[in-house]
Amino acid sequence: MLPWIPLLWHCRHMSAFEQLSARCVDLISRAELEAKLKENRPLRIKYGADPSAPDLHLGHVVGLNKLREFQDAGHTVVFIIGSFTAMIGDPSGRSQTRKPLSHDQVMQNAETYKKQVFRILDPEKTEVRFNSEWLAPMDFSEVVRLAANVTVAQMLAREDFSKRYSENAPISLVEFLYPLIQAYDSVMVKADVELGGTDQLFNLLLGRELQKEFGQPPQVVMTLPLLEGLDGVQKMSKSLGNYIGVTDAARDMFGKIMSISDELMWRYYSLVLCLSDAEVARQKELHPRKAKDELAKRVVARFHGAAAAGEASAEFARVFSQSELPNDIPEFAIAEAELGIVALLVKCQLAASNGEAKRLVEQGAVRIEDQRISDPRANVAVRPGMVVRAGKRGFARISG
RNA sequence: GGUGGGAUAGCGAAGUGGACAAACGCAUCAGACUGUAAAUCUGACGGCUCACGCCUUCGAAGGUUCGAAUCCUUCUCCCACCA
Repeated sequence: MLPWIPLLWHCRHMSAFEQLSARCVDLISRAELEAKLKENRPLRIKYGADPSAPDLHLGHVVGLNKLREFQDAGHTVVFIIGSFTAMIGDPSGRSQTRKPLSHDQVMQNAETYKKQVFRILDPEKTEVRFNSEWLAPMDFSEVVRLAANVTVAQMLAREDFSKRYSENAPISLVEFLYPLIQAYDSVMVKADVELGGTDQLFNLLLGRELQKEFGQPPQVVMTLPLLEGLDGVQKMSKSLGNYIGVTDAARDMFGKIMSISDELMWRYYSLVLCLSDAEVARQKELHPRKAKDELAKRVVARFHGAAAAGEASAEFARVFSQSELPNDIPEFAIAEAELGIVALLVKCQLAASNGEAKRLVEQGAVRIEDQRISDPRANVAVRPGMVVRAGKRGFARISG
């Protein structure tokens, strides 16, 4: 594991409050947070994680960064793993990927999760809790009593619900229960602050309501922007496949960052690297290519170290700017001495079918030893060490 | 329990007897250009075949028809509304 690189570059002349509230979208309420900070005790900062998709991506990093800032200011992060909810599954129509997980799977995912989370959080100041700890033993009457705290009208206040309701789209009863469960978690861990994405605002607020019902001081709610994924439009998520995972190989991570739009890179500077607006403005003065290279290097450095970041940058420049060969190319043994180009592409796994291979050839994407092949009927003499390229990213070498 | 609606390629969504391997959009891939795997423009986008062409696909199974994504029957799943 790599040592944490503290986010010191922007906190020198700020008050604790200013620093901790930076970049957030909603803060409910400002006065409450200020008051809590003045109490001069470690606050309990709650953050909920869904263990059904254990791979952390840069979208999660936005929240984790903020949590780390709280830790650096002396506060405790209560990291809740939604083990109970994950074992039930999510019935909301769209995400069919969320199937109920077994206990073993959840525990396994949780371990993976923790390992990744501690690349950013300080383990010393983190309390990891599983919500099945208090949810599993509840009997049905307790559940009913819990549900009695909330009305349907309150639930329909959530935009997502009211929208679907008015459109006659399905809303599962269980979906009403999830915010309630999350809110109850806040009660159980006595959260002072809960952090989440802007899409969590309703759920986080419900935590306040429920805490009041249970005679606790309501948690401060803080929401952070949702980071857009590779497509630049939708929020980064695993199921949309537009994510950059924190465990992605340095080269992939670098490449993915280079592929985001110029527009989006400032968001990444701000949300992933926590640069202040002034610092982002300074980056904007650079040539966009340079600015993006620097962004990619800094992000990769954070997860793989500076050396790997430098290498990734150099490799990217070599392969895509100079269009030279990458360092390691997958090798394939070919028995035939001569082979049709289409068959060769398929054998080297550069094309999934003959049709695709033919298309690539016809579109001028295929080169052998820098010789473009544009006739799909061409035969190729197979020599060991020969490099076959398909497009900008497809490489294969014939093994000797 | 009743009524109505729906299931189409990776996703969204047209198509209501033939010209449907199936419009369009998104995603993807390629090319040009570049500053880069940005942006923009162009093209491709089920499988097999050099090709004429052939084969598989519109929830499932049967049927009608020269011909079915389209019509009929049964079934499975989903949704809404009224109780």
